[in-house]
Amino acid sequence: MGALTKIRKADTLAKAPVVKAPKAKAPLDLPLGKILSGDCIEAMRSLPDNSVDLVFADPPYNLQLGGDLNRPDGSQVDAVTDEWDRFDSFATYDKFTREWLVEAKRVLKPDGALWVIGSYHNIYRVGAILQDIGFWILNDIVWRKSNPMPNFRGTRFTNAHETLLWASTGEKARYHFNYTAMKTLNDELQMRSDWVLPICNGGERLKKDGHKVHPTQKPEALLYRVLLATTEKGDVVLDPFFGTGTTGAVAKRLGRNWIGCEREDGYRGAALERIESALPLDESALKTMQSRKSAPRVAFGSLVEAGFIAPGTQLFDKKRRFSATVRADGSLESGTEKGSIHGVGKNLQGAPSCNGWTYWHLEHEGDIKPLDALRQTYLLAIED
Amino acid sequence: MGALTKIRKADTLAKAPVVKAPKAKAPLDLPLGKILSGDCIEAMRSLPDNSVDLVFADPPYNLQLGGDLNRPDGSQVDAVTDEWDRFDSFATYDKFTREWLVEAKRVLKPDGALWVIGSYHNIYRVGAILQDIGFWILNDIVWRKSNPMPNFRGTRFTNAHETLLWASTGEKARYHFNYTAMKTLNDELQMRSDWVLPICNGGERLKKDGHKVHPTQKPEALLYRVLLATTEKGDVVLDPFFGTGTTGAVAKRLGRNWIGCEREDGYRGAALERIESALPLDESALKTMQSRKSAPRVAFGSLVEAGFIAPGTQLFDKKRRFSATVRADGSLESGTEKGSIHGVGKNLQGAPSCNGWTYWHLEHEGDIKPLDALRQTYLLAIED
DNA sequence: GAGGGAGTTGAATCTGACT
DNA sequence: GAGTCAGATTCAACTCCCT
Repeated sequence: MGALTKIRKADTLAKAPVVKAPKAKAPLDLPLGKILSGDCIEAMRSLPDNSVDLVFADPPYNLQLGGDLNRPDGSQVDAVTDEWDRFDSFATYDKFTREWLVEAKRVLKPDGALWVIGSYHNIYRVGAILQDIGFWILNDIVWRKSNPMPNFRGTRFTNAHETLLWASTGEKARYHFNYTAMKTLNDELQMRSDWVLPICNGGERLKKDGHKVHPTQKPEALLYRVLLATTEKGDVVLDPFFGTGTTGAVAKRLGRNWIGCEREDGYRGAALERIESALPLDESALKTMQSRKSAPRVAFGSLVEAGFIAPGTQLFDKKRRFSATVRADGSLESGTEKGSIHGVGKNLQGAPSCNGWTYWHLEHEGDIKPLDALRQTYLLAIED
Repeated sequence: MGALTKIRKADTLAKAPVVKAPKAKAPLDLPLGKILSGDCIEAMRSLPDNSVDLVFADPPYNLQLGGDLNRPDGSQVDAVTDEWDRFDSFATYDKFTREWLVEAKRVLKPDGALWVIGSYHNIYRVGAILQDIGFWILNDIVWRKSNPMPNFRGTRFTNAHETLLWASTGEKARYHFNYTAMKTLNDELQMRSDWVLPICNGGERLKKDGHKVHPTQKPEALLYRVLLATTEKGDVVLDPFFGTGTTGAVAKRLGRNWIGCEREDGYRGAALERIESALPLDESALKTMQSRKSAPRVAFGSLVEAGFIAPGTQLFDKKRRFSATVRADGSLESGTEKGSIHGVGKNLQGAPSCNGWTYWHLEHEGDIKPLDALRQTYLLAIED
């Protein structure tokens, strides 16, 4: 019920009288609701100056992948190897980036704004270049994926997020931010710069003959939040890398106008079909918009890291049959047993399982208390 | 029982002789445990090439704060507001960034690594420049603050995170990642690229006369994770923007060597005092879960040779789809397939690769167990 | 129909020791 | 330095099939 309330309220806000002076109407010759074909830089050159309210761009990431990657079970990862993601060098990628960003700045109204999404492969180049051009970064937003692909080789941290940049057309430029709508969407707390959203799969993912139509389709929830936060009803949104049209579909649902650019015929066709069937906002599957808020999972290691419990501390069970020493990485050591608080408790007892949080205790000023008490203290400390 | 096996093994491995060649000792003339005064670029120039294992840098963030920035000639950058000068300011910041990054790359050992922390004001410039210099980004890490400062004016999203870049010295360069320690620290799940940690306050925050000593003191938990993940005991960690010495304090606790650079006398004094009172962890608490990768290799043939498995023994996969016979030289035979435990498993399945230790099983007193269990027994037997 | 188990999949810069 | 090959490595969410 919370979700429904939230969305209704956001809807109301979108319709509320706008405080600022009414905007100039979009020129009649803008190709609203059209996907321009060909190279996006050329296509954007066909648009007049100062004509769009928002640019949302999901450019190629320049992944620079090496050989094949197999999962531990032997299956192969379906990598992004499309021709459109291949660039000779950083210099080539930078030139391309600068050109489309310059066009984006030209077509944007002075009070318009830019969004770009990327990963560590490209976002630092994009960010530096847009600053060079004169865009003014308002926030960087982290999309924390609730279900990212793991790091199958155990060589790095799981790459569990992507980054969005939100920028105005200049340091002194005005821009639009629907503060109240965002606060409402976030249970009456200010919307933060980190957004937890699932990746796009399930029924939302476009498929043809069992295969995904586009390798990098973005979730509608992401665009929903972007458009709700930084556009008004009737605004014109331009997406230079339209792909399968997530931007267009969400724009239609939210009553925004859209223009797309897309080179690939296949993507254009899929996008038009998809947007055709998108329903303007009311009852359409809004529940997918909300990220589930669940109790934050706490790793025992976090408590060690945060200094709530020192490496070297002795733990024991309630009856003091066993004891164990905390190590630097949050593992326990007890005789020859080493491992997590749960695993060591389990093995020492010869039990099928063990909840280390309630099994292990520590002595504190003469008192004996379970680890779980410490976890509660930690949760209170990190609470927002 | 699986867990037990694994833990026993890790224990064994931790005690086993290290396979790789021991690292070169740090040159005797390195100023370990010292804070170099003056400009960090000059200070770094006094250090020899290829001498440190890790650089952790928390450079000045704010481009507008001229006071924090000096031109290479020592003159101070004025605070600037208009557009033309802003470009000048970016250029100056870029030059400064490039200079300290070039020095960092020079002093790093080839298998060393760099960490930089920043916000959207500077991190895109830092990221692009370090890529230009040849550093290879391994991950970007988002420090998700559990208690950020709200956006008081309601004009943007709450700026609730900072970004860290982790980079090796080049695309092909080797680097160190304590995968297993990170996984242990995160309750047996891979550590992700988004880290939820509180900001530095409470007793940890250095104060003098009721005022914070340093405006941007980083939490020790952040450095704890960085150092545990990417350094070994005894490694040399250089922090060119030492501030109040969080890096030094955590390095000392974790048994790493440190070198700092810091211009401000006040910070240097506070840092030295703080590090003096930091307590190193004792030997046993410092130990962490060892990755299997550093295990001494065992040839399957050794097990046959030592009588742990008899030639003629039948092996089969878990689903009993395939079986194979052990031959006297430690090879397997299955129909026309002959070869190593890995090769035969691979070819029978038509898989790209196969770990024979976990793929092949044998029957033992009614139980079915993988070859890997036998390997553990063997490892225990040959110990000492 | 509900629930369980097996199988599949997602923007991935994904090995290293030895010959 | 290139080639060879042992062998280490995955999480959440969805789909499909079977009780």
